[in-house]
Amino acid sequence: MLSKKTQYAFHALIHLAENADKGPILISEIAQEKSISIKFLENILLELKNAGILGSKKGKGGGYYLLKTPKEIPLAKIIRLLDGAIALLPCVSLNYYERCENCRDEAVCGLNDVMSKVRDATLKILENKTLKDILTRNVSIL
Amino acid sequence: MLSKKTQYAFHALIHLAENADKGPILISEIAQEKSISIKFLENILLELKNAGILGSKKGKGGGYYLLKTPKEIPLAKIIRLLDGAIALLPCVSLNYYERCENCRDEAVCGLNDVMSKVRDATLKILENKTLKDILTRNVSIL
DNA sequence: ATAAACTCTATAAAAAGGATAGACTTTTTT
DNA sequence: AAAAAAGTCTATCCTTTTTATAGAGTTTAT
Repeated sequence: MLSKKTQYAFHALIHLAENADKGPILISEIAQEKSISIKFLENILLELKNAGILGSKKGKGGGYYLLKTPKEIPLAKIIRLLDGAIALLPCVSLNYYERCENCRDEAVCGLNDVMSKVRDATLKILENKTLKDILTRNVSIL
Repeated sequence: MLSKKTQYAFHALIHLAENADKGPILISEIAQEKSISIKFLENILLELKNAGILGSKKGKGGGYYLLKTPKEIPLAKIIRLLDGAIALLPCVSLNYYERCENCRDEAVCGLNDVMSKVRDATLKILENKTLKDILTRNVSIL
């Protein structure tokens, strides 16, 4: 299950993308629109900024805005940034790998094998679907 | 990421399956073999017993044993039992569904759509692979 | 009767998740 | 230059979940 942090990040990014034409967006606007604690959202947007996904402008008329087009932001990237590993086990994680104690040889571990398949199937979707893909259907009904 | 509980459950079940011919297996044996705290493992085995996956025998000569053949135990069942939902979002979970606030209509939510696809891809593997499948490769090298 | 072994309830320590406060910095406007 | 608006950043706190432990109770074989 994705953490609240990641879920909130998705909602915030969707709002930013759908209002990209309006210049910098206030944290408070996103917080209100999506029912997220404003201070908690601050932390999340800051992480997204430090990762180079968002930019911010201080002072009056400031706020947050996307630094990339929605199409350039894969969902997997957001999840990894805020939640860490996408894989179900540390020993099959590509980005947060940890060796498995009690496992003589991961190459012949059946659990490792199955979980690698799950990881591949998941990543095939999450690395190819982008912020743009989770906007499409929303936008079409507006 | 799967919890330690689920990870330990897999290891314990593997041990039980690979030693099924030896009658009831002691908790302490599994704990030692797999480097798991004996008391923590107790809880896990009890949950598996209450779910009808394991049986136990008290008293001298007692221990735990599988009530089903490894082939009859899908990995998804173990995960759901100890970890809960397999899906990444509550609003796409089949067994632990929760409605999404802030979502006017889940049927047209792009996030819901993508996460449903991830769930389907994951379940396709985890509901068809069983305890037997994570033994195969282990056993073949013994 | 006794020792071996699982059962069960309670509790506690540690980690993660979620939320808040407040001082600080930057920018715009006047 | 000063004031106000707005975001930045660090520290702290509370709650929940996860992980782990303790110990008394019950069952069974011998």
